[in-house]
Order: sequence, then structure tokens, then C-alpha cells
Amino acid sequence: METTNKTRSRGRPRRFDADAAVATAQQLFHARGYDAVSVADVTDALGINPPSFYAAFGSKAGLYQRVLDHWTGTAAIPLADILRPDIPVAAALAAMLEEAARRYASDPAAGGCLVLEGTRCNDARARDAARALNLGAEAFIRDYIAARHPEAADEVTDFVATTMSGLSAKARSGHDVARLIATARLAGRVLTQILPY
Amino acid sequence: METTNKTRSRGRPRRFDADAAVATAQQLFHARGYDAVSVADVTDALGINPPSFYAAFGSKAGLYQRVLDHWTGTAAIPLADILRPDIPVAAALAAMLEEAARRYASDPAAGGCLVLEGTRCNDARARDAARALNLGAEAFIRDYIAARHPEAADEVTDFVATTMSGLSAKARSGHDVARLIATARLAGRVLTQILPY
DNA sequence: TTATTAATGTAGGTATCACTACATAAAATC
DNA sequence: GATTTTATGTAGTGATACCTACATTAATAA
Repeated sequence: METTNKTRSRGRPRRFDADAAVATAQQLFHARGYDAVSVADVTDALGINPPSFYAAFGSKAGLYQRVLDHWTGTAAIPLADILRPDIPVAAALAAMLEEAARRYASDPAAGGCLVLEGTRCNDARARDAARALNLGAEAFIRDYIAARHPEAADEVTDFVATTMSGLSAKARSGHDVARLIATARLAGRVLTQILPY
Repeated sequence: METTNKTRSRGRPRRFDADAAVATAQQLFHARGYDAVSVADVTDALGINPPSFYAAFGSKAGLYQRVLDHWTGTAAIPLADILRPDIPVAAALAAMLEEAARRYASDPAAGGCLVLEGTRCNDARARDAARALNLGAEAFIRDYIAARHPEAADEVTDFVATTMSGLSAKARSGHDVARLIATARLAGRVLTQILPY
């Protein structure tokens, strides 16, 4: 049994699998938050020593950036699939809120959205990285709404983004998936009320 | 000009005004969050040394408890005034959300709710103290709703609590008072829709 | 004034933080 | 097998976290 090392191009192979390390780090950051996870926690979980960590990731914030990239490709809500042009905007946004509720409560060890929680940490680099990702997602939502309801796009985007922040916060403070979905459905009612098509 | 020292009972008077210190600490905690404020930050702001700090407050978490108590008496949303029995429940809850939006964005240096943000810090004692206060507020809201709409109380309480968490988070990430109020009004529409009286 | 009691200032203790210098070991190339 | 290259293990750096021992100063009581 040997490591795969699919990503090596030339030279020596890596002694530990950086991709698997990113996945492990993602779990840690999601479960405890960026600030509460120390580099020692990560190196212990990976069974490596600090020099290996810094050779691979450069810094704790560098690892977090890698985690966010991995998360975007694997665990992010697929907005492009949910926000479909062939259904009413309100229905799509309501589906997005429900999907958020499901995901935020899906992992009992974690809770909340990795990115939204990351926007609140105390390290400037990690916070800015998470905020950039969140701003991108909100811009995508806004554009989707604006295509059919340009006059309501800003307001409705703020509403759904605020609701998602609240859902993430409540997921972290213990609300289970049923309570989160009930809340998401109530928020969805506003959308069907003000966005007729 | 001398210090008032209203709270001394017997023995030596205090050399610094602990009540004023709590107010200063409240500003620091509200502006930067519990984790990001160090004891050194507090002692520097107060012009005192660590022994005086620990003689007065016992610990950083002890100071935070005092701050929460002070906040309850001065800066908390007056739920008992807003949640009136002589107006429709939906109108009262909508007014509460709007008032939250106003307060969360009122201090440009702070942002968000001191208590809601405190429930997310990394110190167990401080977090539990903030959570206890938050749970008490939510129980008050739930009882208010249940008096006229017992079957909807749990669900609606979750919805307004989640909305307030979202408003606090968005206040911290830069939404101004106008955006927060617009979001609060949208949330309020759901309430008038499902709570007829 | 003297004795007592309380708050302060100086200085430091212990732990943990992110991060690194350096020598060693292991893997690939020749 | 010998050489080169790279990741690793040991150990530790400087900064900062919360908190405290102890001697001193100041304010009250006697």
C-alpha cells in the first residue's frame, strides 16, 4: 500500500497526501471554526510535524485558502443548479434556503456554513478569503434575481443572504434540521409573496 | 472632583470606578468581539494594571458577565415595551425586528448584537453566559406569541430569532441601517401573513 | 500619630500561539 | 552503489494569552 501522489509533476514525491490533509483540515475548521483550530491541532490530526505543514501550505491561512477551494468544488451549495431560469424566482430561492437548512444541519459534528462562519473569524487573511467567496455567491444570487426582477434584486438578495446567515448561526447553536427547514420555509413565503414569477 | 463610589459598603474605597470600567469594556467587547479583546486591551483602556483588574472582576469572563448585566439594564431591546398585548402579535414582532435592525447598525464602531455575537465566541464561560441571556430573551418572545398563537409559537420564535441572528451578522459585515431595516420589513411580512391577530 | 486594611505597580509565571533553523533520513537519479 | 534532492523530526523562537506573587502606597480607623 503506497500513497497515490497524483499531483506530482517532477522531482521527489510528497511524503504525505496534501489533498487528504485538506479534507481533514476542512472537517476541523468546519467543526470548531478557524480561530479555535490551532496549527498543532492540524498537525496532530494529520500525524505530521510543523515543518511538513509549512512546506505544504505556507501558513495556517494558506491551508484555509486551500480548504475553501476544496469546499467550493465539493461541499458548496450548487447555486447554478438550484437557481434555474425555468422556474419562478421565488421557488428557486426558496429551494436554495431549504437546501442551506439541510446542509447546515447535516453534519452533527460541524454545524453551519464553513464560509459564512469563516467570515467572522479573527484572522484578517482567513476572514477576507471567506468574505470574497461569500460576496461571489451573493453576486451570483443577485444576478439571478435581477434577470427577472431588477428593481427587487438588491433587497431580496439582502433578505436571503441574511436568512442564510441566521440559519448558519442557529445551526451552530443547536437547531436541528427540522427547525431550520421550518424557518427556511417561512422565509420562502415572503419570496412567493413579492416575486410573482 | 472625586469618584462617587456608590457601591462601597465598608472598608477602603475602590481606587477606580468599576461601573465606568464595565461601560468601557462593553464598548470594547461590542466593537471587536470577546475573543479579539485581550485583558491587556482592557487594562490599557482603563489605565489600570492587571492586579487591579483581577481584584475587581476575577477574570476576563467575569468582566464579560458584568458587561452583560450592564447591557441588560441599559442597551438591550426593551422587549416588554415592544411586545404589547394590545396590538397584533405580527405587528409587535415586526416592530421588534425593525428595532433590532436600527440598534445593530446604530453604532458604526460596533455592529451587531453584543449578546448574539457573544454566543459565538471561543471561551466556554463567556459563550454560555451570552447563550443564557439569549435563551431568556427567546423564551420571553415565545411566551408572548404563545399567548395568542400557541400552535405557531415555536416556529415563529425560531423564525424571528434566526432573522435577528442574521441581522446581527450582516450588521457586522457592513450592511447599513437602511439595508437592515429593509430586510427586517421583508421578514415582518411573513408574520402578518400567518398571524392574523 | 500610629496601626490596619485595601488597592496598586512592578515584575514575572505558565501556557499556547504561529512559525522556523538545522540536521537527518529517505527517495529518486546517475 | 554513490550522489543529489526533498521531506521529515527535533528542538526551539519570539510574541502574546490569561493570570498572579509580592512589596509598596494610600486611605481609613484607633
